[in-house]
Amino acid sequence: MEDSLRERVAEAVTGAWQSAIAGGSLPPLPDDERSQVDVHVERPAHPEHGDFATNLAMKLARPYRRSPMAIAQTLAAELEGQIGREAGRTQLADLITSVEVAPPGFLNFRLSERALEATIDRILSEPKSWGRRQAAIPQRVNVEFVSANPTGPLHIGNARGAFVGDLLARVLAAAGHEVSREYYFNDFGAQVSNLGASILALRDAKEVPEDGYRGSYVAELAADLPPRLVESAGTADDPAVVVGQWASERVRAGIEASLERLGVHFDVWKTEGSLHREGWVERAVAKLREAGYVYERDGATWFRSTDFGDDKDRVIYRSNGQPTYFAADIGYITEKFRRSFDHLVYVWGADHHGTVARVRNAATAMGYDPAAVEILLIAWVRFVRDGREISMSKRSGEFITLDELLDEVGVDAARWFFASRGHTTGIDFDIELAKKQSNENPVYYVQYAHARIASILRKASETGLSLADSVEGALSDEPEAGLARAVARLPDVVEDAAEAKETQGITAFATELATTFHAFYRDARVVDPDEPDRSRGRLALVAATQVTLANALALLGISAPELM
RNA sequence: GCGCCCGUAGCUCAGUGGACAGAGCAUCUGACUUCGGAUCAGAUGGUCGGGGGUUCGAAUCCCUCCGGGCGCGCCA
Repeated sequence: MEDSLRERVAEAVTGAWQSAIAGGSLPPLPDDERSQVDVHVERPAHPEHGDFATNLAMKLARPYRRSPMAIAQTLAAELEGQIGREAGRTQLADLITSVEVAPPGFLNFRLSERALEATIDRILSEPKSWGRRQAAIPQRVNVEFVSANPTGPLHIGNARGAFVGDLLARVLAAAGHEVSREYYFNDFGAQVSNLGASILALRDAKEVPEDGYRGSYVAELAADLPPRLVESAGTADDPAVVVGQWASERVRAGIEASLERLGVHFDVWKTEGSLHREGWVERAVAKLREAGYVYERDGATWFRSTDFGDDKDRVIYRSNGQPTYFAADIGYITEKFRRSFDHLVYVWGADHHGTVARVRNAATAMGYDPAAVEILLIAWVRFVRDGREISMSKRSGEFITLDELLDEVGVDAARWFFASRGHTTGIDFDIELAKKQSNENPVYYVQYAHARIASILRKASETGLSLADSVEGALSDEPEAGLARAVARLPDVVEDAAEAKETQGITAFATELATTFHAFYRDARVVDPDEPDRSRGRLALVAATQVTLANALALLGISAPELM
C-alpha cells in the first residue's frame, strides 16, 4: 500500500473527476486543456480546513466555464457517493471520512481513523523504510559537489556546498533514486605546481612565490617532505610538480577525512587529468566539431556557445594548445552520461554562475537533454565572529578550516543550520552566536523529543508494559489523533524535498513533530500501570513518533540520541 | 554598463499561485511535589524593499525603481 496518504487522496480526486466525466455530470475536456490541469493536493494552512485540500475545482473553472463552487459540488458528490457505497469495506472509506466544499471552491478532506491506524501500524512493522519513497520514474543521479582543488584543507567557505550536496544526495536517495556522489578535482595544473613550489621555498627558507600558498599547513607539508622524494624531485624536470603532486595527495586525503567527519562520503573521486588521459575531452570536442559547433580563431579552438544564447563563444583549447577548464567540463559530461546516469546535478558556488550557460549549452550541442544537466548555485555564507566578518583566502593562509568549525559548533548543529535554509539565499553564520545559542538550537529540541521517547520506552519496559500489536481503536480521541496525523506526513515531506531540491521542509517538519509530541506528552500520560490497555496503545503511537523523528534526522545526517 | 541571485517580525530565516503571512531566537507573563523543565501555555512584534500590472485569487508571476551580493578571462 502507498505510504503517502496525500498521494492516495490525489488518486481519489483524479478518479472522481474521471468518473464525473464518465457519468456525464462533467463534460470531457480536450486533451490539450486537460494536460494543463494537474491534480494538486496539499495540506491546508489551517487545521479547521481538514487534513488535505485540493484546488482542482478552481483550476477547472476556466476550461469548463462553470463556477468553481459548482464543480466542487459535483466532485464532492462523486466522492461522497463512493464513500457511501464502499462504507465498511473499501479503500476510499478507509481513507477519508468527509468531503467539504469551501468557498471559493476548495475541496477539504478529513482522514479516517482507519487510515491513521494503518499508518502507525505500518511504521512499527517496518520502521526502516518509513519515509522512503518509490519514485514514479527512478533515475540514476550523479551529484557532484565540493570539488575543491587539493591545494589546502577545506575551509568553512566549503562547508555549505558540502552539506547541501550531501543533503541533496540523501534526499534523492530517499525519494527512490539511485545516487552517486562525486568529487571532482584538478591534480595536475598550475595550482598544484604552485603548491609544490611554495613547499620547496619554505623548506629552503626562501620567499614563497607571488602566487604561492602560505598558511601553516604548507609549513607542515614542508616539514614532512620525505627525503627520497626530495632526491627524486631534484633530478626531475620540474621539482615543484613532483612535490606538488605528493602534497596534493596528502591534502586530498586530509580533505576526505574532514568530509567523513562531517558525515559526507563520496563514491567517486574523479580527476581532471584522467578525463584528458582517457580521451574523454578529445572525443567530446570531436562530437561538438561534428555537430558544427567548433571553430578555430586566433590560434585557439572555440565552442560556438552563442548559438545557444550565450553572450560570447568559449575557448576550448588555448592558442598555446593547452585545454581550458571548460574543455574538461565538456569531456566530463560525456563521461558521466556514458556511465548511464539519467540526471547530473552540479552543486557550485554562486561565483560560478557565469559558467552555467556554457556547460549546459555544450551538453545541448552534444545532443543531451539540457534538463538532465542541473546546476545548483549555492549562495555565499558570511562567516561572522562577534559581528565581524571573517575573511578567507587560501593563498594568504588566513582561513578557518572546516575542522575548526566543527570543534567549535558541532556537526549536528552545523548540519541543521544549513539544512534549514534555502541554498539560494545568502546567509550569515555567526560562530559565537551558534555556540552561545547551542542550547536553544532547534536541533536539540528535536533530539530531546527523541531522547524523551526513548526514556518513556525504557520506563515502560521497567514497568512491564509493552507496545500494542496494533493501534486499532487507540487513535479515536485527541491528543492521539493529532500526533498520528503529524507523524503520517513524513513521506510527503520527503517527496516535496526531493522535488524542490531543498531540505528546509524536513527541518520544519521535524520541529513541528517535536512540538506536537511535547504537547502530547503534557496532555497524555503514556506509562500508566492503572490503565494498561490505553498505555499500550499510546506506547505504540509514541514509538512510531520516535521512528519518524529518527528517520527525519537520519535524512539530514543528524544523530538521534537515546540519552542527552 | 550588462547578466544572475537576494530583499518577509528587533535578529536569523521558512513560506515561490490559493482560504486570516509562519518558525526559532530575543522581550514580557504564567505552569505540573506522577513518564526527562534541553519542557509546556500565553503575550508583544509585519506598508512581505517602493510603485505599477496580470489573475477569481499575488509575499509568490510580469514591468519598473531602490538597496545588497556575485559574475562578466585563451584563470580555475
